Amino acid sequence: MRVTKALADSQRVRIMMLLEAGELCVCQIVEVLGLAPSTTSKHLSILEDANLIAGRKAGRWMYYRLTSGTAGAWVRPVRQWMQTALAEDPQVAQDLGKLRRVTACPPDELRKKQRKDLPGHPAT
Amino acid sequence: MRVTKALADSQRVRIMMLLEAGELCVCQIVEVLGLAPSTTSKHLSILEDANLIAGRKAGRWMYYRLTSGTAGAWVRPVRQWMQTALAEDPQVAQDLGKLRRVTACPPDELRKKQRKDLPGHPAT
DNA sequence: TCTATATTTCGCCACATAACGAAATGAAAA
DNA sequence: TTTTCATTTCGTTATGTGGCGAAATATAGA
Repeated sequence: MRVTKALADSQRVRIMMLLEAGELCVCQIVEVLGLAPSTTSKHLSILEDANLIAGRKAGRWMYYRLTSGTAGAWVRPVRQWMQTALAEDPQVAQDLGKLRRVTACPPDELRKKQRKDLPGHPAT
Repeated sequence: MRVTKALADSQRVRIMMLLEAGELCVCQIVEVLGLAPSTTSKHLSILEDANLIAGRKAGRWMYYRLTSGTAGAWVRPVRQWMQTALAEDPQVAQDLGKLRRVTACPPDELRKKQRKDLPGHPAT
């Protein structure tokens, strides 16, 4: 039930498909989804509670990946089924395209760009 | 997505597990779940829209079953995964027990009992 | 045809959940 | 130690969803 509930949201399905490409930092996922960091973090915690993904802290950055090994064994059929079901999904294809551009530079450079794009508080 | 959404509700999961035992009429499912007929019908339509189950009308009764053959082929891994995940679920076990008692008599007798149990409008 | 009845549709209410921004957290850098 | 900053937690709001009862639908029987 936790697993199906976790996968019953399109944003979380998008995250799962992104992570098929490999480990990603939160800021990279934020960039691709176009959601607020707080919202994205919540989604990640729900996927983690369902044991679909696992997090690893590295300095200031948090990296998430699909669960592997014995812990991820029973998730295998679910992933395989998602792959076939969403192979042609246009949203997924678009996300993967954006992901390539995002992963072209390391997380810290990505964050620089993100801060630049936002107006912030330039004239309080 | 429709499939995961359909399976993201515990009552619908219960229905799926019940139907593993074979085709069932709506009133039988109502009896086991203990939900209002209208609510149960809604759940069934959601499962049907997700192609997880299929309906067959027989006289006044509507029978539902798990999708089979080519239509149900891609649901196979999902069902198999549910079976292993919920093998020990106490709610599922209890439902199957109740189901045995419910299927002991045909639908029309079951409905008679159901009508008897409800107070109805005895003194309007 | 008219009645009884199994199921579905509709309208409503209560609760769950996704979204955001603001504030809190915690780890690196100064 | 103080500052910076990636991430998470919290509070709020808008929307989605499950539940019921009443009314509508459709079919069997009188």
